Amino acid sequence: MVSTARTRVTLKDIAAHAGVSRSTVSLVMQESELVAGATRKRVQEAAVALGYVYNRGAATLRSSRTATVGVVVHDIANPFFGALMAGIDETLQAADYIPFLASSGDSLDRQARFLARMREHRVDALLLCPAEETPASSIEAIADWGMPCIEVMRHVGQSPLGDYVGADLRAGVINAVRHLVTQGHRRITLLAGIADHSADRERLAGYRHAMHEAGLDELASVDRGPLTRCAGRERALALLRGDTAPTALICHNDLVALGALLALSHLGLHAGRDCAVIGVDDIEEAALAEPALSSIATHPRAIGRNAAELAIQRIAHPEGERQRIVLEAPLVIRASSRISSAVTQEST
Amino acid sequence: MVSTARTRVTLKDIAAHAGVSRSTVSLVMQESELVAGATRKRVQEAAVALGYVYNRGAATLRSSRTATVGVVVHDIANPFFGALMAGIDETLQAADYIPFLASSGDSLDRQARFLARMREHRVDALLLCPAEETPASSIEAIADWGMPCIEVMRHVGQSPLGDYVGADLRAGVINAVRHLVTQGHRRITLLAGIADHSADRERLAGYRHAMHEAGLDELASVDRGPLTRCAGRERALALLRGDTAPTALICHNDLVALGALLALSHLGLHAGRDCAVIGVDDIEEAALAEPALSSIATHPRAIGRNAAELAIQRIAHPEGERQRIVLEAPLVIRASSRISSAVTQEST
DNA sequence: CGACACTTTTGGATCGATCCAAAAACGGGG
DNA sequence: CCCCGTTTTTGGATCGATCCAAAAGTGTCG
Repeated sequence: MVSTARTRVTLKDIAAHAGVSRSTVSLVMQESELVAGATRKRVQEAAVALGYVYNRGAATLRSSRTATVGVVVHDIANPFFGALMAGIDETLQAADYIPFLASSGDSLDRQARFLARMREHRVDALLLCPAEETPASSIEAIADWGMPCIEVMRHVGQSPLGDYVGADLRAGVINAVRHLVTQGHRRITLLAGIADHSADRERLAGYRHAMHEAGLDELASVDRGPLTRCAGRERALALLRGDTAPTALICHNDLVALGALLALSHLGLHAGRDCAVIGVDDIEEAALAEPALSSIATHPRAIGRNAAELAIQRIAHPEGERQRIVLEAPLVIRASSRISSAVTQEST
Repeated sequence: MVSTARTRVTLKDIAAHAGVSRSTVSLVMQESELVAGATRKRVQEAAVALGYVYNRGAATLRSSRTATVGVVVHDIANPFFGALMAGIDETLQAADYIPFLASSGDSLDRQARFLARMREHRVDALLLCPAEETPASSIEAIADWGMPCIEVMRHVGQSPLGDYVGADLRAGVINAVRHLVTQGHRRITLLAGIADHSADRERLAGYRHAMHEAGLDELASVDRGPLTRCAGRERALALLRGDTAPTALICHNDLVALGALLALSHLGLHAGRDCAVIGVDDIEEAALAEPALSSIATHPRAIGRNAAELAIQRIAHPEGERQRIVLEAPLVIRASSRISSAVTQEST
């Protein structure tokens, strides 16, 4: 309708229209308490009347706050990260921040390029699921740039350097092993990933701890391989056909576990009765699989929310004490790990 | 290591260090051809030596290009949009653009707020899967702002107003019906969504067209309801228990179709033999379901790539002719829609 | 050697907000 | 009516790049 490419409306125009100075208008835009009520109202009306659009770029130049946050995940196509991102987005929107998103594909190079861009764009904070093999020096570098960084789900080094939000996978796996042991299982195999990152180490630590606790050290066995659904199927097939076939599988994530379920039904075995299967993440699909899949629930959405909240807090208090938020990862027991799979009730 | 909060390095510092003017340094940063090779090299070295970080905000203020793009989807937790986003991200990264992301949750209000933010941030273009009931005026308003906007997957109004990238769902559904008809099916029900948006209308149009073509107008039946996996199960159960139970179901998306498969196995029926099921999207899970699910493949990643490419092109040529890219949505036939489900081969 | 075309470089103005120190307006008491 | 402490408002400087028209440098040729 309008679309006459007239020159853009600026604070100066509003000032003229409302009969005040640029500075006053600026204060109104910043919702400052300094401005008298009547003046504020007049300015706001002028802004609406002229169709003013706040120019965040110009504001940033002077004030160096951008109201943006950078988010890096490995693979946004993975439903887990989709849910994580949903939690982040939800929380940021409520606080009027906007996320930049990039998928690193676990490539250090792509991650580095994106981080450089984020620096140029001067994001107020960074939410980072570090790519595999990210060196600690990268995280330190980000801190040196003066950019708050929250590590999410994974952290580099043995323990997080700065702020961290993740799930208690160690405890989750311990619970899983205990649950299996009370069901009489002894040959319990962990289907892990290939890469060596913190989230992987935590699972392993929980597994070793619980197997030791149950006096099953000698029977502990860790299978390493890729983490897709197909790979899960193949890996499970190979294990189950071996001469010392396990009676229970704890899988790195639900995709692998769902693959394992396929392997079992392919072999004519009944998950839960013939071989127990437990996954990690408790994605939506888990509850609806046949049989329903037991899983260690990592609640990605909640993790996302917490991470975003922590970021907002860190922006406000850059020097505040570093936080390490570890959310519980409860075991959700379903038919795939119960000998008597009569009723499919879920535990909380 | 460094972290002494010394004043930031600017073009002026580089200019002094390299013995040239600010303007020359600026030209080098813009990779302009005007600068002599030797000078360029000297400037670049000075930039590295001083640890310069390009300030995109300052550049934007003057040049009004931000190297950012806004992306709105309904629900980033939905794997379909995860894959779409992956394609977008991939293409944008290659062209050195960075995406802002927001999930509208199909809420007009949240969508509007995000669009306002995008305007303040002066994104170079917008990729928009419009929320349900988005009025055409919103799209026109965006155009009036001088912001290129690509509608993705859905479009408002009867036909897209401007640039559009989507899948040919109409043809996909027509193929699905034809395939079912040649298998002898006559009672073919379409499980649609509740909302009335373009992607829904296209499916319906294809369905009606193909049913008419097969002389099955009277048997055409459309079931409307929610689009989750659980809802799919319930809806399929209700239909199959009815007195005129369909022998084939075409589902709005794969989640609904997978729910329908659950319903069949719950009733002791065999998908493919007793009742055919076809989904839409061909998500990863479809091929691995039991039995494998036939699906109309919408290739979200490819759509994302195309949309991002079109956005980049539109930024370069704002007044170029509007494009309507409709990608083929081929029917992938698997066991769930074959009477003789002996071999599970896939068609292309 | 000077005119001319072409390549490189340059300084000043500019984009549109925020910051800050100081000025103006206000209000109540003496 | 003036003084003084508060509350509001203000102008100029500033953030760090780009744009532009003009100046400086280079090379060629008659």
